[in-house]
Amino acid sequence: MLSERRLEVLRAIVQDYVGTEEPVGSKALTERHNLQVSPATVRNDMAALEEEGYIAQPHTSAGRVPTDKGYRLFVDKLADVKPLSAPERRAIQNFLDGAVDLDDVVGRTVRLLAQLTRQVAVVQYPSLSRSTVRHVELLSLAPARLMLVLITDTGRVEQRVVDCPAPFGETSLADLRARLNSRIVGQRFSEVPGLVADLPESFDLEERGTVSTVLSTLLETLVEETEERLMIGGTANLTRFGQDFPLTIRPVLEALEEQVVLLKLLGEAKDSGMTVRIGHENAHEGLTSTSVVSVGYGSGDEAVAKLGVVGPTRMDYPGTMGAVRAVARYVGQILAEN
Amino acid sequence: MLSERRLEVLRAIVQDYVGTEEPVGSKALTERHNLQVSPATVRNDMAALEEEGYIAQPHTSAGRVPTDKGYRLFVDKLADVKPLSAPERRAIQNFLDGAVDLDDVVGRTVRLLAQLTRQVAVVQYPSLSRSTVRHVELLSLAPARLMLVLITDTGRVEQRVVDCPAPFGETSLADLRARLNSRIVGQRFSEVPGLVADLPESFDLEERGTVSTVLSTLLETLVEETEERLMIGGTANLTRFGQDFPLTIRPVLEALEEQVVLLKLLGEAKDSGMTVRIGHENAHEGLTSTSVVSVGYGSGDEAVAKLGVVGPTRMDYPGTMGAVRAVARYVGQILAEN
DNA sequence: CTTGGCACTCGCCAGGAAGGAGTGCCAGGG
DNA sequence: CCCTGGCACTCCTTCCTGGCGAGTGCCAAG
Repeated sequence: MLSERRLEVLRAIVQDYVGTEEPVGSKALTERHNLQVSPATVRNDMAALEEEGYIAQPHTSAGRVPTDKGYRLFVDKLADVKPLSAPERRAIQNFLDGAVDLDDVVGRTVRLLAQLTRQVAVVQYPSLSRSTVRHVELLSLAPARLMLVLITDTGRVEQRVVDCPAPFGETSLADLRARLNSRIVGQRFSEVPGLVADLPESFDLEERGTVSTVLSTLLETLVEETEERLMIGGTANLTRFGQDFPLTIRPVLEALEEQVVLLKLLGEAKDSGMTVRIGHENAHEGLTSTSVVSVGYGSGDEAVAKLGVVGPTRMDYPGTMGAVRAVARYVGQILAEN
Repeated sequence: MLSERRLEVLRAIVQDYVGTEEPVGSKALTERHNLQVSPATVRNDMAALEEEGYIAQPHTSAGRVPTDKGYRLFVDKLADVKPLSAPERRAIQNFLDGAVDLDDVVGRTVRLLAQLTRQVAVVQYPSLSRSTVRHVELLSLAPARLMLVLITDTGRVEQRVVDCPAPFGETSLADLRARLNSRIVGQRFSEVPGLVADLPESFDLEERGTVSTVLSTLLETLVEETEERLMIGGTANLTRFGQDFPLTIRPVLEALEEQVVLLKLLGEAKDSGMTVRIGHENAHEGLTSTSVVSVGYGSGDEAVAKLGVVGPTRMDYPGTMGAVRAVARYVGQILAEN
């Protein structure tokens, strides 16, 4: 176990390195933080910390830099989430209050997060699989062609074109629409399959094919996880990464473009509470020099989606975590008001 | 007027510079292109081209680099759009054919363009203002709260929540829905205002308020240009820009995040035919060292939106233009089939 | 366990020299 | 009149070198 002071030294190293982006040496440490001990002592502590793998030297005779393991310890034990200032909180609320629809909420959230953290922000759209049905609409486009529109309680709208095996009359359509809605409105998606399974039976034989097709399209839409969308923003902040650019920034941009990667990333995070994944803890290899701070948000007590930021492992964890948490909270409120 | 050979020299310079990213000298030119003249002659031609402002020297005793004006001449007079190879065309078609809905079409198009051109791709969603109404749906969320859903012929769906001044019954709602649809389905957006202006009159006094509110929300949705959405992709390709990174890449990333900027950019392009804006021809100052190649696309003969790529002024214009044109053509086909 | 001292390691930063690509100009030839 | 080869010149780039300084590890003493 590390002594109290050694932890203090680690904390100081992380803080300084995050601030200066330069390896930090023993002398500078004692000057900037009043550790009440001499540089020589700090050197011994540093040697011990290095031995344990919390810090490393880029090369002999350079200062120390925290390792992923060091950041991990820092985040777990040494850092307090830094709450936002009152003006910041007000600004968040004001900005989010101006949103007119779901796209707008998500868009504003992304911009907000990116601005507050000065990092890349990622916001997942409220997930279909955890929300409930507000309405299902069926429209006739052509005699044997329907459009299915699904509206969720989070305000999300999904539409699909359905090609029917046989023409389907307007009255049957109204009938189906009414029955569908009376059964599934207000229900969670996971319940829907059980609630509509017997619907085809109550229709004439020649209409059953169409009804079944519509239902399977509906269920497909509900299940389809690949349809989970997200929005990212603040990629310009990547340019503050370091100066050895192309190599650092490129894989990150590539990873960010792969929505699948990001969704997986967010999916791996805990459902409740904040998750911080540091460096190599991220499975994707383009993101091994980044950290991801994410948290679930939702309109009620339950999370319906996640949001977070992606930044260099050398980031201001307390501040970032504070911003992420605050934004998630306010977005949840906004969604609930709807 | 420049002699034929000098134009040829300019073309060679552009081609070489695009390939090597390095200033090109007279000797290398005569070797790589069989110009049938000596380096000394080329030097004279280069001096003339420089005099006219088509090329420039980064510094004395370096090779020449094309200026914006040089690229402009190249694009206007010297370059042929390079058609894609048959396999490439097949690949495009196959890839786009797999799309399931509008979002998917646009998403695939972006990825395709980014991959083909190895640059940043921008695709505007089919514009509301030029398309026609396929259906308007009205749903009752609460006694005095409606949801308005607008579906366009391009498959785009917009929804708005409408707060009514007074409760609005289900029968009135059905009535309004039916009348609205019978009047405006199939009409272009620009026609809609004139077609619905007298609708409130045919309703009871206490319902007129609601009807008017619904109508104005509808018209708002139709007009609202800020709602024009677009998708971008291939930002990772920015890392191939040069090596003086942060300064070059940053403003571009920032500009790309501002959808307004991009929409304006695309809006400035000609409605028909391909538009190439080179370097300082782009109004936005973050994009003065980039070129934008854009073209309209649409389901019929008329363009409903635009797409294009953003890349360094030093780009392969013939190839890029070929890819952009081809992709636009195929996307148009896909939309038309719908 | 802490501290000051001390030798040592290396990365970083001028400063200078060598190399080379490219130019401009000029005089001669078709 | 235009093209060509030759030549001197410019100036960027690269490499090397030496000095500087930050930082370390180790040691002996308190």
